Amino acid sequence: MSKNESNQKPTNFIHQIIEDDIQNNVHGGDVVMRFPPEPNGYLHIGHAKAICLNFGTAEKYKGICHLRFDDTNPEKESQEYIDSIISDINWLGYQWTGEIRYTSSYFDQLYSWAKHLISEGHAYVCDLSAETAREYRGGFNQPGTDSPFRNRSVEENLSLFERMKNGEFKEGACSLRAKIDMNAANMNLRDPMLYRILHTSHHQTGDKWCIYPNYDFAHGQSDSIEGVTHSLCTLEFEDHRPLYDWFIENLPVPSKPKQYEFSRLELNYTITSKRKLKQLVDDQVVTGWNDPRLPTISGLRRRGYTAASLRHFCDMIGVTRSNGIVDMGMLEAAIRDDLDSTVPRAMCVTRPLKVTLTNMEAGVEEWFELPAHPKDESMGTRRVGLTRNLLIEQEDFVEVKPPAKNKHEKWKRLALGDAVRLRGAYVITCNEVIKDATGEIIELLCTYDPATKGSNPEGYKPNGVIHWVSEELSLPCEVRLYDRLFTEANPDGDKERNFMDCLNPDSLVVLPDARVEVGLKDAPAETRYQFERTGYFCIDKDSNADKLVINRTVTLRDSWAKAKN
RNA sequence: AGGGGUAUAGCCAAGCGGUAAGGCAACGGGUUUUGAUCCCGUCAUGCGUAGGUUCAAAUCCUGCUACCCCUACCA
Repeated sequence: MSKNESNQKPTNFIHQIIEDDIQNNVHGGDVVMRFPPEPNGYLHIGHAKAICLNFGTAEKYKGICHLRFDDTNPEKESQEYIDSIISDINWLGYQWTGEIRYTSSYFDQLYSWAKHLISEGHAYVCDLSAETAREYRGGFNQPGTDSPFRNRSVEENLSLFERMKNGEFKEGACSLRAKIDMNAANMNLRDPMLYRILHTSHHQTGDKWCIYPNYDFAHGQSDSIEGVTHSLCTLEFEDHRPLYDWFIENLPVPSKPKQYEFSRLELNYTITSKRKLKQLVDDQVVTGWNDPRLPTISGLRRRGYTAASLRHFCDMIGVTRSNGIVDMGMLEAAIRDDLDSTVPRAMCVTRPLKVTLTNMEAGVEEWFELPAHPKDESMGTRRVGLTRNLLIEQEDFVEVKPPAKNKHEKWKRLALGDAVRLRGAYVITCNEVIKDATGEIIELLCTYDPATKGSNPEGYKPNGVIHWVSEELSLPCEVRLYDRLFTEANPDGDKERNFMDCLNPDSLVVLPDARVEVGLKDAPAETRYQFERTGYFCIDKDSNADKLVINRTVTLRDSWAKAKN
C-alpha cells in the first residue's frame, strides 16, 4: 500500500477528529502530538500502542511529535528510566521532533502561572493535611466541605506560596489548591491540589525546587507550551478533562490543546501495570526489566520480537474507547508474520537423541549447500555437514507408530523399521534401537540411502521430514524456552487472588544440551533464525565463545500438537 | 447527590439511515523435502436488552441490563 493510499481514510476515531480539524482549520490545521511518559519504569507493550498512535499519527498527517518526560514526581523517577525509554522509542523506529522535552523545564513558567491563578482568586494555599483534606472532600454521594483556608486573601496566598517555594514549610504542611467547586459531582473539581511540598532533589532540576506541580497542573499547560494540538491519553483521565480545560481557560497559555482519550491495551496471560512489573523485577521473579517473559519493550526485544512486528501488532488491534483484552495469539501472529519472510532457516536439535549411520564411514564429512530461506533465494545458502554420528530430536522417534484415524494423526517422523527424510539430505531407515539398563532409548542404528540426495527413494516412502545435526559438525548451545508468565488469562483482574499467586512455574525451561548447525558460530546477540520445524529463535546476549544462548521467541504454528489434543 | 464511559462472532475491530469490512483464532481442502509458509473455502438473518420512529435501524429516540473509571499532597 502506498503512503498515499494509507492516507485515504481515517483508521480510527482519533484520526477522524484530526481530519475534521484539518478540514476546519482548527489549530491552524497543524498536527502536533506528544508522547509523555513518566520516567518511573520501563516502557511496555501498552506504551508501544501509545507511541505508535502519537508518532504514527504525526507521520500520517505530516505533523510533528515531541517526546516529553512527565517528570513531576522525583520520588519515583530516575535517569535510568529516562535512558531506557529513549532507547526503546528509537528501537521502535520513531524519532521525536527537536530536543527532548521535560515538564521539569517548564517549572518556572508553571510557578508563575500558579501565582496568576492566585492573583485571579482561582487558587489558595491550604493548610489541611492530606488526611483531613480527604475528609473535607466528601464522597461520591456526599458533597464536600469548603476548606477553612479557602478564603485567604490574594496577598496572603501569594506570600504563603512563595514561602512554600522558599522551603519554609515541612512536607505536607500545606499545598496549593485550585478554588473550583467542593460540590462538584466530578471529584477532580473539588478544589484539586496543584502543588505539594517535596524536599526531594530532582533528577533534572537538582535542588532548585522543593515544591512540585502535580500531573493535572502540569500536563495541559506543558502541552500548550509545546503547541500540542491533540493531547492523547488513556480513558482513566477522562474525568480530568474538565480540569485540563479549566486551566487552559483560566491561564494566559499560548495555545489551546485538546485532550482525547482512548482505551488502554490489555493483553491476556500477562500484566501491563508498571507497579506490578516493578514488583516482579524487585522481587527477582524475573531477571530484570528486559526479561524475555515480560511484556516490556526491552523484554520483547530480547525475546526476539522485531520493532516492525510490534508496530504491525499495534495496527492490528486498532484504537478505540472500549475496554478489551487482546489475545496474546495476536502478538504471536504479528511476529510470525514478520519473521517468516525475513529470517534465515537453520536446524537446531533441542533434546538430542544419538543416531549412528552404520553404512557411513567414520571420519567422513559430507557438506550440503542448503537455502537460507525456502522461498527467497536472495537470502543465499548455508553449509550443513553430515557425518556418521548424528543427533535428532527425541520426540521425532517412536518405536511403534501411533494409530492414525485420519491424515492429521499420521506419524510423519522416524519409527523403528521405517524411513524418514533428513531435511536437506538423505533418507534414513531405522534398523535397531539401543536402550540402557532402565529401558530408555539412548541410540538409534540407521542406514542412509545414497540414492536419495535430491530425489525420492524408489520402492519405499519415508514417513516425512525431520531436522538433524551432525554430532561433530554442530555447536553446543543452551536453548531457553519461554512460555506465558501467568497461568491465568487475566492475572490482574481477579480481586480475590494476587497476581503473584498465578505465576507459571514453567515460564522458563532451559535446555542446556542443545546443538545447532555450525553456521551460527559467532552470531551476535539479537540475530534471529527460524529453526525449522521448531520455532523462531534469537541469540541472547548471555552467549559467549564457548556456548551460544538462544531464546525461543515463539513456536511455529503446530497442527500436529493440535491434532494430538 | 453521585459523576464519567463502553457494549458488533471465542478475541481485536470496521460501520456514521439503504440491508453486517478486515485481522486473530477455529474448522475443512490444495501445494509443500519445515506437521511451517502459501493458496482456496466455511465461520453474526445478526449488532447487550425491551420498546418506539421510519418504506428502511447496528446506526435516530426512550427505558432497562452488564462491565470499566473516579473520593492519591501518584501519573
